[in-house]
Amino acid sequence: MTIGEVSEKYGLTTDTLRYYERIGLIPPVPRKKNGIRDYDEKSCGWVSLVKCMRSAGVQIEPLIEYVALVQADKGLERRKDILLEQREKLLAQAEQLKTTIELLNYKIEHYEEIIPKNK
Amino acid sequence: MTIGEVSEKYGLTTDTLRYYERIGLIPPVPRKKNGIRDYDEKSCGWVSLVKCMRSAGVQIEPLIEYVALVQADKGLERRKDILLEQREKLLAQAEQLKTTIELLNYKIEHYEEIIPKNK
DNA sequence: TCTTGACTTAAAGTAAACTTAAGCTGATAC
DNA sequence: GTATCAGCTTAAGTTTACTTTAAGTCAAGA
Repeated sequence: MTIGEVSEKYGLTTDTLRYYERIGLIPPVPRKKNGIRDYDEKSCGWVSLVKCMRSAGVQIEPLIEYVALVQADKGLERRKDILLEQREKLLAQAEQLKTTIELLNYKIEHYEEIIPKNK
Repeated sequence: MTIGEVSEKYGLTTDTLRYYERIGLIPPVPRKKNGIRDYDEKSCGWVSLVKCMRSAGVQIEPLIEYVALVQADKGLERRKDILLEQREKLLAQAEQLKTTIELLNYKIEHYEEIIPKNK
């Protein structure tokens, strides 16, 4: 799979894919003889994982550490700790989101009451 | 209320409070004769609102527009639209969070199975 | 009176996460 | 065969949201 196809499939620009690989957020992608990236299933799996994490707001730094550990096939405990830590953050974020959505609901209701619904 | 007290109360630095006011995220705070900010209830209400929105990830730009409209006492429809738009974003974000948390749950479970629980 | 600490402004600096630019190569379309 | 298109790298630029710095004012305690 070319970088263009992967970009299409996961909704990340080719620039972002190369950037992720360069900083180690994704392990090195296999290349064809001419040096062009040829994404296999494993690489796609990484892209998919990182895309999911990033769109939830997980920071790049801990992900880089996690990916490096998996690559080196070590730090099982540490890997689990990283995941636990990130889950904690996301749970807190979900709480905050809930609070704010409720506030918005309340405010929007208020506007619905005071805006005359003609038309 | 001084800026220091407000900072304490809402967990925002004094720098951030001044920054928010400067860019119009919070309407001008009343001052004492000597120019020192003296937050009243209204100002505190704005701080509280902005703090809530920002910690859920609502962007500064739409908030600035909203605050300006409230200040000018106009744009009722537009104000409601801004709130609706932001709520949509937060709901989408909540969905993504849920997906990612589930992925993390799954992965963490996996680590719990393969890490020998000695100790 | 001196100094400490909280406050003021404007402007420059920082961090995270991309994004763009510059200057290439190599394969395909006309 | 030449143009165009996807891909390559390195390095510099951009955006968002603060943060820090510099240079000052002012009130209260030692």
